[in-house]
Amino acid sequence: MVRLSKRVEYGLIAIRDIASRTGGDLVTAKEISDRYGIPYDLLAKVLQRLSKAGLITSHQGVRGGYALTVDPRQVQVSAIIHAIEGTTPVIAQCLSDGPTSCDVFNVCTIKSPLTKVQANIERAFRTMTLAEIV
Amino acid sequence: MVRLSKRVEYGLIAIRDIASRTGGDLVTAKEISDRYGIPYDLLAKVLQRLSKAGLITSHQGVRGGYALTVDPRQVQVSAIIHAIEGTTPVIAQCLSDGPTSCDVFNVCTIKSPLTKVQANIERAFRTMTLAEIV
DNA sequence: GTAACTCGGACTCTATTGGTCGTATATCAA
DNA sequence: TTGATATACGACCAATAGAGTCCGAGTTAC
Repeated sequence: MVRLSKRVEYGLIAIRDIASRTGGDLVTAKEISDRYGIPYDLLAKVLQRLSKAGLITSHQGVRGGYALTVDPRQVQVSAIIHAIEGTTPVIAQCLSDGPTSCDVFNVCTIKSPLTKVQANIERAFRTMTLAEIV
Repeated sequence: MVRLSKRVEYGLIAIRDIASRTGGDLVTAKEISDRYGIPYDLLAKVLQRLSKAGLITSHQGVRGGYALTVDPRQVQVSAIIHAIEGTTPVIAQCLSDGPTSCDVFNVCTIKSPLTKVQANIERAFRTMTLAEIV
């Protein structure tokens, strides 16, 4: 299967919602959780990652919440995915770098063609900005 | 994560190998299994699906094996994936049709932008033919 | 008839993901 | 100062899917 994780789906929905607020007021995780029917705890964790990556800022305490810190036109969707997953998604194991990249696939013959598709997907996520999904 | 299954990886390697045989001689699952270090049983099952989809033909018995039945230039990679997985891969649950398509996502806001990326990926797999990966 | 193949279902094991829980910490307002 | 309301974060459980195995059955060439 080739599917984004729920975390990414939730994250995209959430950051889109945050970005859509015009005034500088904060949005709480609970608000977003209620509005879209997303499990609170899971969403909170996703928001923390987005915050850690600097895409949004968090404010603790009463009347706290999250706010966008960046220009939606400057934020690539790929950056959002990377912030949540920690890695850039690759469609085949043999395309990922690292020690377990191609263990059995030393005779892998499909690496080069798949690289094209991979580049295609990456470009799609990279050229799409947050502003476009609001 | 966004990753093709091992089945698809194995299937692409296998059908590429079968297609690369010039003469009309058959290739056995064991041969391919040995050559690329792919688990025999798993590979056999993948080949069965490719056979069922009509992309290759199977010949049972002694001196049996598999052979390509189609013109490599006419076979889209997307057709190979579909033959193996039974479905066309979609990057998000809300993009799939069927009963469980968008259960919680009746207020899903990212469907339309993701559709573009989805189309992009599909096009990449559809425009790439078996002939190009040989 | 037997060896060498494909066929196909059932099964286990393991990793990943989705989701939950509990607790700590920060902030504001009464 | 106290309590309500937030985020922060690690540990944990459950469901699912994926990878891989096993085994019996059917087919064909010799």
